[in-house]
Amino acid sequence: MGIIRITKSVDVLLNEFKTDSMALSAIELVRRLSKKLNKTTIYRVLDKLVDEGVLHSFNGRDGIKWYAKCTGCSLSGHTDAHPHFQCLSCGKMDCLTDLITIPELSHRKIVNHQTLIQGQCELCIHVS
Amino acid sequence: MGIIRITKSVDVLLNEFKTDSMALSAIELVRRLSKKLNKTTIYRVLDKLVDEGVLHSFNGRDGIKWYAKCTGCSLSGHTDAHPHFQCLSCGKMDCLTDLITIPELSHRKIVNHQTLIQGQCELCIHVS
DNA sequence: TTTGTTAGCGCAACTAAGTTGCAATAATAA
DNA sequence: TTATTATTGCAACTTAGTTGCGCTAACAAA
Repeated sequence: MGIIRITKSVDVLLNEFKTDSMALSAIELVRRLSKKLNKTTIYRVLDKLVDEGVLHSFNGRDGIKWYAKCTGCSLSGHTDAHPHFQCLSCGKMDCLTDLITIPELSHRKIVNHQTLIQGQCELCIHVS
Repeated sequence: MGIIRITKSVDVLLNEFKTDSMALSAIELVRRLSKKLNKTTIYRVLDKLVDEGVLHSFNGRDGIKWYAKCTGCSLSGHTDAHPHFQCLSCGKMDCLTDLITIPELSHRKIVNHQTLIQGQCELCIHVS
């Protein structure tokens, strides 16, 4: 489908991703924007932004949906070859620039892969 | 906690993992065993088997919980360093023996990581 | 600028995975 | 055999995400 009309909703959502490059969960966005946008709208616009190649999405532990700005993605497909890192103390989720090397699998065709690393972020290491 | 009593439920559930080494989702187990065991019991026993180091669990896309027999796990902790492979055609989920190499992250402490690879399994490649 | 078309929105109701509280049951110890 | 209490089943709940539908507001065309 893609984005046909530039609406307030698209604008509000994109604005949340403007500040920095860390990932945001759908839940967090619903919470933050509950005064401005309906839950349904948020999910729908996020999906569209993924289709458009503006955001990429991935699943955290427990299957919660996360979204982050794309850097190397396009309409034709997302290059989600980079792992994501979540801090177990503060909950922050980051895209890592390092690439994960997936072993060649004999007799299997790889279509996509995703890696989630959990631990302590720089800030939270120093606090503890 | 761990397993204190050897009950019918534990027996029934372990039996499902006896046949082969592929992973099973909680949902699939609830479906298969609905006549024999209550949904709540299934989730509770699975949790315990994970605590015991008998099974390890991980999340599929959409956050669905999957369980598989442990080979190198212990009570003290699961070595979930192996990736899981899910066939997009037949839905089968396998533990891979290959290990994933996670890059050293400066200023971050890694506690755990999980990798899910999706694609076509050997059988489904030949069918298509 | 006005008007018609229809993509996009909000609302309410739903779905599905997993959890919780509690009373009844059954493994195990005494 | 009996008492203790871990475990089970049930029903009700929670939470993330989805669906259907009528209304609203972008945008195109006049």
